[in-house]
Amino acid sequence: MAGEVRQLDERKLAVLRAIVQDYVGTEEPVGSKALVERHNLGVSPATVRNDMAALEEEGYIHQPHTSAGRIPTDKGYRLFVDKLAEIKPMSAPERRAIRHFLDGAVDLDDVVARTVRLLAQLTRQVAVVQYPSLTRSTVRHIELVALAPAKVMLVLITNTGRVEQRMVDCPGTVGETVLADLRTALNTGAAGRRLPEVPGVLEELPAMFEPADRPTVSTVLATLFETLAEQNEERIMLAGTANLTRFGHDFPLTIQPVLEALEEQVILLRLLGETNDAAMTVRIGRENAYEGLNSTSVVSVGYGSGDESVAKLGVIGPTRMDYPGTMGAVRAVARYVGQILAES
Amino acid sequence: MAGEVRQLDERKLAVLRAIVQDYVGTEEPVGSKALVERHNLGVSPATVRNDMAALEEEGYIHQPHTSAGRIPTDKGYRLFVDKLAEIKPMSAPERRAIRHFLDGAVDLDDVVARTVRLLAQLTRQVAVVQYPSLTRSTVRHIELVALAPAKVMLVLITNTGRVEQRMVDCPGTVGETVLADLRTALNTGAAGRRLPEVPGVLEELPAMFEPADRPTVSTVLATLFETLAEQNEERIMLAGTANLTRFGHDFPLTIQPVLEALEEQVILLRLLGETNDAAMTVRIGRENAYEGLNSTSVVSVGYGSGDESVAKLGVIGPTRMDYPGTMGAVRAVARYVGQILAES
DNA sequence: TTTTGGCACTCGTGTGTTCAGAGTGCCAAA
DNA sequence: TTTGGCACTCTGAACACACGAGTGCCAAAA
Repeated sequence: MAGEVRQLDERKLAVLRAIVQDYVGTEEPVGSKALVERHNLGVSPATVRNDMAALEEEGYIHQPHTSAGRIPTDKGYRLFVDKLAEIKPMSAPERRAIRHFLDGAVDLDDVVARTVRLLAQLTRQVAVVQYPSLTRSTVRHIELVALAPAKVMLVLITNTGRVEQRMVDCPGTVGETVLADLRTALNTGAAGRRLPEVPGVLEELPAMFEPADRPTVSTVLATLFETLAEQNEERIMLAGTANLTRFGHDFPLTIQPVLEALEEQVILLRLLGETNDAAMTVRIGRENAYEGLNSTSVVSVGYGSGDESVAKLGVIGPTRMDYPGTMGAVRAVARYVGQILAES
Repeated sequence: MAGEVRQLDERKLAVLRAIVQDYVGTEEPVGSKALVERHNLGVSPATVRNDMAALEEEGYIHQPHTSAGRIPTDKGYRLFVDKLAEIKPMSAPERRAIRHFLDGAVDLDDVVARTVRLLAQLTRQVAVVQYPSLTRSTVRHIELVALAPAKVMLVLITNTGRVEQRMVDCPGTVGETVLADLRTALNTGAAGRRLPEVPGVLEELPAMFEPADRPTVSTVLATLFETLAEQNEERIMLAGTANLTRFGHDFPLTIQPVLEALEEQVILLRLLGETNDAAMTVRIGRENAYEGLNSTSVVSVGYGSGDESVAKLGVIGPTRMDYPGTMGAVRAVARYVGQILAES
């Protein structure tokens, strides 16, 4: 079907573009007369009305009620984003401000915290930043510390400097020699490996210990594997929820499911998970799988040091948002965070 | 002045109590007639009206407009909380549910995460939990791990299960024996001590090593002390923001500053900081220093393993909240978290 | 075939009015 | 000190109504 846009000539597209722009600005249904006044379309309101009728026929816009102006539908925004708008580049001062703000960060936590705040401020919407993924990082060291006769603390250190610790309750008293052997074995086997590879490598480990010690070894291993797996279950940082108050008139109804979604890291992760690594992804309204976000749009993109993306970030706002500006901000921030990560 | 309550006899207090209870339930100004119907006060509406006039005179209640019912003022709630209400104990099933929910936690992060969610659910309000503070906890173990010839990772484990790690760049290559000696010395000296005491105890440590090793020892010590001192690492976890949507009619106006406050960890920390360690603290409306929270109340209390409090937790909700219930939930949760921490 | 002006029509919004009901304050009697 | 009665106040819901923005359609112009 080459016909997606078959009935829409250049001018109808211009009308749709104008409608989107006006509606995003005013938050009110836009009529034919206002449209020709604010944009110099060079035609009369009547002509615009005809075009609008066609656009409505095709499902790009709709009327809240007879005798009201038009509002873009999700499909209309989609066409706008895909064909009618260009990502708006940040101005030089803006770029400088971004750079300056992010440069002050002292560690990874700080980078993420600053990024998410910055993004929320720039877009005046809710910002979401995923911590850099650790699937690609490697094991630097595994440490075991006896805290009590049958209690061991497991510490996992990755090459990115991240440390994860877990308490392990062992089935019986753990001897110091066993612990030392196990520590050595773990490090010999796992050090330098990527996290997901480790379970495969250490699978046979219990068999190499005395039968009496095997339960302990297995327990520790199980906890280690769990910890490794949890690295995939990434963390997320959030900012700008107060911007939700600018959402609209039918306020509590819209905002509640959104707030609920924002509290569920799982939902946010799934949301970002749908992001196409390379390109910027825009999910508009009902395109979002989670129905609480059916009247919001999500603009997200991967970021990372070098050319491979290690995590994702994005913005959540009303479908009625300034797409070019938001996309510009998201892209710029992602780019700079990537640079910062590459430098450190 | 013994006269705070001088003009208020027993019945007037009962009327105030009834007003608070009804208003919290219905969210609507409560009138004299409804009051005698719902509570068996044994007097006529006219009498209640007289009492109400007195209560209003004293500033405990007020009328939104003539010919409307009464609403408690902050001062009214204060009196209610201080003199008229008892903390409502959790029911046995509730206690069991709390216990069960918290028992599933696997590590400190999980304990905090579960606690905050639980509290939000129980009170149907916004819950805030501060991570166990480093200042009051004690050292359980200090671990040193050689990562590279001149690079050591320092891991500090506290009795509350919190783990802090730092990279240490040493002035020269660090021998394994020195590291082992240092590890032993550190643990011997510091284990079981409160964090702020540790620097005093270990001050003389470098002198006990070979002159050649002293720079290394000093560097490690410096990093350790830094870590100990960094108590501004006070983190906070939040849940239940979606409950804000049940706030009231004049919605966006009230909710926005609250959302803003919730995003500022500094504000939240200050808020919890005002909590009286031992007893439960209730800040009502304008009693809150931060003016964005002027129409909310904060119920908070310290929690910890044993009898000393290591951190604080609480709930933020509208001044028109169920104080006895909320206080009961907060107290119960704090108690159980304390137990969990003591056990682990 | 497309554009345009004209025109009748629709419908939401804002304004003004009315009305019932809840609640009060005050007063005189119990 | 309490109570019943009464006049008064004020909100909020219901209703009517006019305004105006906006539409769809049609016939004429380009």
